[in-house]
Amino acid sequence: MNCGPITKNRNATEARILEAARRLFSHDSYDNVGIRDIATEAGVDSALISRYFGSKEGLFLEALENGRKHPDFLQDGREGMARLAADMLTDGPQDDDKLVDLLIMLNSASSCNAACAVRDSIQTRYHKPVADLIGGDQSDLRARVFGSVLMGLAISRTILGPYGVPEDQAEPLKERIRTILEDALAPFPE
Amino acid sequence: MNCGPITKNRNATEARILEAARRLFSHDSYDNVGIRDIATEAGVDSALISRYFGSKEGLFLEALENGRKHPDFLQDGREGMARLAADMLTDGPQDDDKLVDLLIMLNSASSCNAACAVRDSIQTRYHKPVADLIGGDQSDLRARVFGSVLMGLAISRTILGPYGVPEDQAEPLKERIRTILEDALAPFPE
DNA sequence: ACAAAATGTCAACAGCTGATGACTTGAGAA
DNA sequence: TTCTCAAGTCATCAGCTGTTGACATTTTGT
Repeated sequence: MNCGPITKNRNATEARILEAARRLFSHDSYDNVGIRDIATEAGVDSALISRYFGSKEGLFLEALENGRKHPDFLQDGREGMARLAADMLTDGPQDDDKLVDLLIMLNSASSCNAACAVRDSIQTRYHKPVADLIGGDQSDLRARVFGSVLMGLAISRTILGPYGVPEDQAEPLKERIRTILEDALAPFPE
Repeated sequence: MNCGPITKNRNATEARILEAARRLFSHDSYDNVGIRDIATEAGVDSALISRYFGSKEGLFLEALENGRKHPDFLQDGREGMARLAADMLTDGPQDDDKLVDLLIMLNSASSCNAACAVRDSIQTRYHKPVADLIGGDQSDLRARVFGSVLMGLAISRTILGPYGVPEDQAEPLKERIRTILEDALAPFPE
């Protein structure tokens, strides 16, 4: 049981709030997550949020930027991209750490209060790195198609739950997703 | 200027409200669209919404079910599917009628109040008809992958705006999307 | 040990939300 | 015309939201 901070430490408290915010924002939309919800989750007084982060929107922005600098599926370079992404989408728990950033963006993409920040974040944190990595003609467009497909599959998993595929038969599905993602990344034909 | 109904006619008024609701819900999330917004858009007193549809949620459900019975990209059967869907995603205005239903679902997918209805609607209105049409082994799974990809591309267009591709160079992009969608639909290899 | 500054708590605020009961207006039947 | 009931209006409700000022408590510096 978290019953308030053990010691008065602003940094630790802010970290707790940020962590709680990321957890809640990745499960529900900006509008549906209240300041009091976050405060309760963090075991903290709700007034601290406005105080430390200026406003709810300020907290959301920080929560958004506090994620990984680059998406996890980029860690193996161009080669492993599609494979890692496909694995992320099929394996692992539904609230996988690796998907948290993506889920935060997806949940609040339609909230006009948070939409601008989300737009920017998608561009700079997902599309841009992918475009840089693949390079070549129209890399921006190809990266966007890749990102869109990834998002669609991720949101489907969030809304509808995991694919009802027994674990030992997951390979064809993974292969399918890999193929689709590779298609999205491939250079345009001349 | 619409200043209230011309004549007292419940059916016409309900239709107006429904139309306004669909317009607003396709542009913003369930939580961000207020009863008063819808009433203003419809040129109607806000009390009528709760009266006629029971509640805001009731109206949302009716708005969701009031769309096309089958998605437009199914009208040419199995052959034209990927092509029609690709066209929808690249051509036309951003708030195309054909995408309204999909946008309503996407915008409110993360709103826990509306999520259940949205889930059902996606299943029965999108995945099911596609699965029936393609048939074969694991048609449900393949239809879901298809639908997820479609959603991702649609939501990307909504959030980030149209692809910045001059109209006379849109063909490679369309071809790319068509390929991806066909991949999603293809039978699994034995 | 004392003062000062930082940290956390509490209660209250104005603004908005969806909903509802009581009212007025209008259309259609007798 | 007159009566009746549906259709539409209005004011108001309770509940929730994010935010803030005043207070209490702990830590830190001297």
